[in-house]
Parts: sequence; structure tokens; C-alpha cells
Amino acid sequence: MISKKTQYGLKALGYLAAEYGKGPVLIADIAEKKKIPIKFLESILLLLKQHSVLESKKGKGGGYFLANAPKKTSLAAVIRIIGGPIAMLPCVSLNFYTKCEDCDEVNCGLRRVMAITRDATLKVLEKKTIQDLVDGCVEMEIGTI
Amino acid sequence: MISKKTQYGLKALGYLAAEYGKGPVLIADIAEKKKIPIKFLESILLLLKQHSVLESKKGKGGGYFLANAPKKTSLAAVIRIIGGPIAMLPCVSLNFYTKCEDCDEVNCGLRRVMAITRDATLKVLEKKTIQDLVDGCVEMEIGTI
DNA sequence: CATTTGTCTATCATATAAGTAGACTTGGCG
DNA sequence: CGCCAAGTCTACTTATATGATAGACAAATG
Repeated sequence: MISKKTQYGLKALGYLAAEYGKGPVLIADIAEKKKIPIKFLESILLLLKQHSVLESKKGKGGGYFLANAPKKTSLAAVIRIIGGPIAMLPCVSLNFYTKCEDCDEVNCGLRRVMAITRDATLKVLEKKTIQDLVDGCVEMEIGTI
Repeated sequence: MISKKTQYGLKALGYLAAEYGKGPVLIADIAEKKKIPIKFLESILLLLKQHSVLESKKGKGGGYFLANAPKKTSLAAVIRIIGGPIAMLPCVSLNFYTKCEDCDEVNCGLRRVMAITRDATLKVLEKKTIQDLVDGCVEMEIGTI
């Protein structure tokens, strides 16, 4: 289970993806449309900005907007920023690895299985981007037709 | 991330899988070998027994043992018993579904992606069993040679 | 310079996780 | 029968994470 925080962050990004190219979007606007507590959302957006997923503009006419095209940011990246590790165990995490006390990692059966699980999950989350979070009809891959 | 509790449960099952067919195993034995706080382990094993994953025998010569052959119990089943949902969001959980307030599930982009992720994860966890948790050399699939 | 908007710090409430203690029950065995 | 070895159950305790809120501060626009 991902935290509410991560969920809120992903929803907000989906909204910003839909508004991409239309200039800054108000925090209050996102909060209302996506039904997210505004002060909580503030901290999430700030975090995403600090990790270069978002950019912002202050003052009148300001707001938040995606730092890059929606397709450029994977869901895995976002989840790692807000929610931390994607793997089910610290000892199989690629980005948040911590050594497993009390077990020989080389022979650990649990570790072996969890590594496989991680790969399967990541295969999806690395490929999907915040473009895929846009609500409504499924976005077609136009490609280079 | 799965909880320590789930992790302990899986490790314990891995140990019991290795001892399968050799009669009851003491809680204290599992706790020592797998370095799990004994009282904590007690409650986990009891929970697994209540869900028919384990059986136990009381009194002298008693202990815990698998209710079925190691291959018969999937990791998904165990994780659901101890740790709850496998999906990343309640609204895409197959076994612990709760309706998503504040969002139209049909059109929710996040939900769509999380359902795909869940499928990828489950494909592994439904297939792997506690047989796969046995430490040491990778178990070969002998099959019906 | 005043208003709008994002930024930052601090705090709080609650829930969950993790672990501990001790009494109770069951069953084997002499 | 009666002891002892095991699992069973109840009740806490403590630590940490989560979710949320309030308010002061800083920057940019017009």
C-alpha cells in the first residue's frame, strides 16, 4: 500500500499533466479538483519541486507546473521521491538498500523471491509515466506516425 | 514495503518448509534459527494456524508444522493473511477492496495504472510458494520425471 | 506598496507497528 | 494422578509513521 501522501502526489501530477503547457496551476485549484487537503498538498508539491519534477512561479499568476513533458517522468521516480522504496524489503531495494541483519543475503530464499517481485513491479512503474495518470479516456500512443 | 511481521512470518514458513515431513518444530527453534523475537513469532504462527496455513501440536513433542505441502501455499496468500492487501491502493485490491471516495473509479488514471501494477506483482506472488522460501541452493523443479 | 502566491517551520492527533509480560490451557508421560 | 513441556490468549507498552493544520515568511507582479 502506498501512503495517502504518495497517492495525493500522483493525483496532483495527473492533473498537472492534463494542464501541461497551459501555464502555472494554483495549488488551491489542484486541491479542489482532486479533493486533497490544501496544506498537505503544499508540502507534497514542494517536495516534488525540490526533486525537479515540478517547477513553480511565485506571486500573482503563479502556481505549479511540470518541469518536463508528462512522458518524461516515470511513476517509479515519483513514488521513490514521496513514498520511498518500491521493493518489499530493504535488502532488495535498488535505491534505498540497507543490509539485512540476521540473514545471509546470498542464500536467503525470501530475498530471492522478493527480488523477482520487485523486478516485475518495476517493469510496470518504470515504464508508466505521469502521462498515464491523466483521467478520462485512455491516452493513445501516437508515436511518430 | 512489507512489515517486519510479514517478513518474520515468511521466514518462519521458509524454515518450516525445509523441515517439512519431519514432525512438529518448536517455536523457540524457529525463533532462534531465524532470529525472530519469540513472543512476536508466537502470535504470527498462531495467526497462520487460524488461517489453516499451519497446524500445531501441544504438549511434549509438540510444535508447529505446515498444514500442506510447501508448494500448496502461495506467497500471496501468506502476505494477505499477515500483512493485508498486496495492491498499492484499496480501490484496486482484489481481496481488500474499499471504494475510492473522491474519485470516479472508471475514469481514474491512477487506478488504471495501479491495477496493471497489481497484476504484475500478483503474477509472481501467486505463483511462488513457501517452497521457494527455503534458504540455500535454489530448489529444482523435479516435476514428474 | 499591497496583494497574491509559494515557502518554510512547528505542532498535533491518531494509527500502526513492534515488542514484552504473564496467566492459561492442553496434552504427553511417568 | 500430577508434573512438565509445549502452544494459546489477553493485555500492555513503546516507538514510529501518517495525516493534517496553523501561522509566519518571502518573493513576484502590477
